[in-house]
Amino acid sequence: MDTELLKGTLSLLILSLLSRKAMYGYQIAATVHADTDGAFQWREGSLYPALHKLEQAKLIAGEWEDTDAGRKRRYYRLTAKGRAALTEKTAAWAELCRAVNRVLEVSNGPA
Amino acid sequence: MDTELLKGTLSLLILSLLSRKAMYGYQIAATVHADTDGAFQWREGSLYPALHKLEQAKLIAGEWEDTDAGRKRRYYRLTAKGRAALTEKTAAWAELCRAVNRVLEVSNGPA
DNA sequence: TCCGATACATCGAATATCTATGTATATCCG
DNA sequence: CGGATATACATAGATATTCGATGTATCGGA
Repeated sequence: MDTELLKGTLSLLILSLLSRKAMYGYQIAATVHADTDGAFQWREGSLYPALHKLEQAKLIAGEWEDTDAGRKRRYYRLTAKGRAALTEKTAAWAELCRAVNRVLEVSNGPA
Repeated sequence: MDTELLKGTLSLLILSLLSRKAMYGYQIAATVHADTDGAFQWREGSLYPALHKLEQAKLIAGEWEDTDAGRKRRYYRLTAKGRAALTEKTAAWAELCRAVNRVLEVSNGPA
């Protein structure tokens, strides 16, 4: 799939996933992969920097947690600011879809 | 509007617009701006390099034409290869929309 | 006559994502 | 018991796209 189109959807989807419940990085990647039947295959090199950036912007908040197995996980939850950003980004996404689809439809001949 | 989301849609929309008829750069920008009620506002600095890149990839073919006013325009038309790319990119776009919307819907609670 | 619209172009900057690589532990299988 | 795989995080460098600024030139209207 044309990876260029994916740009910008990463932060939107992370925020959306975290609106369900607090999750850690690896879990986020697995969830989006499952939810979209593999349409999204985020690499760690994309995901973790994105999480750090969202945390720096205070849209999400992370907290270390020890599992019983001694492995550390960093759980992220959505902040109030993040929830607002999610609303905004969702609206922008909807508008983008409408705009693009309008152009494609006009090109294909008005229904 | 969050400009990050726009990435990758530029070439898709250019190809789509040119599938209607041959157009020149300025006209492409004006058309997409009108068709989307201003949702897309491409700068010349984005559009012209994109056109050059598509031409280099032989997805579109350009030809200089003189207007009666002495101004030169470069008309671009879709090549066969470009038409194939358009089909491909349109499918990728549809899949992206489906995938993103699926995640958003699951987050908002299954209808 | 001057300004804005038309019409093209290029360069550098900003930004996001990918690839590759690294660390460490737990678990499964032979 | 040893090795491969999955879990779980992280960073650094490369790549690519788009934006902003700037430049050239012509034409029409105020």
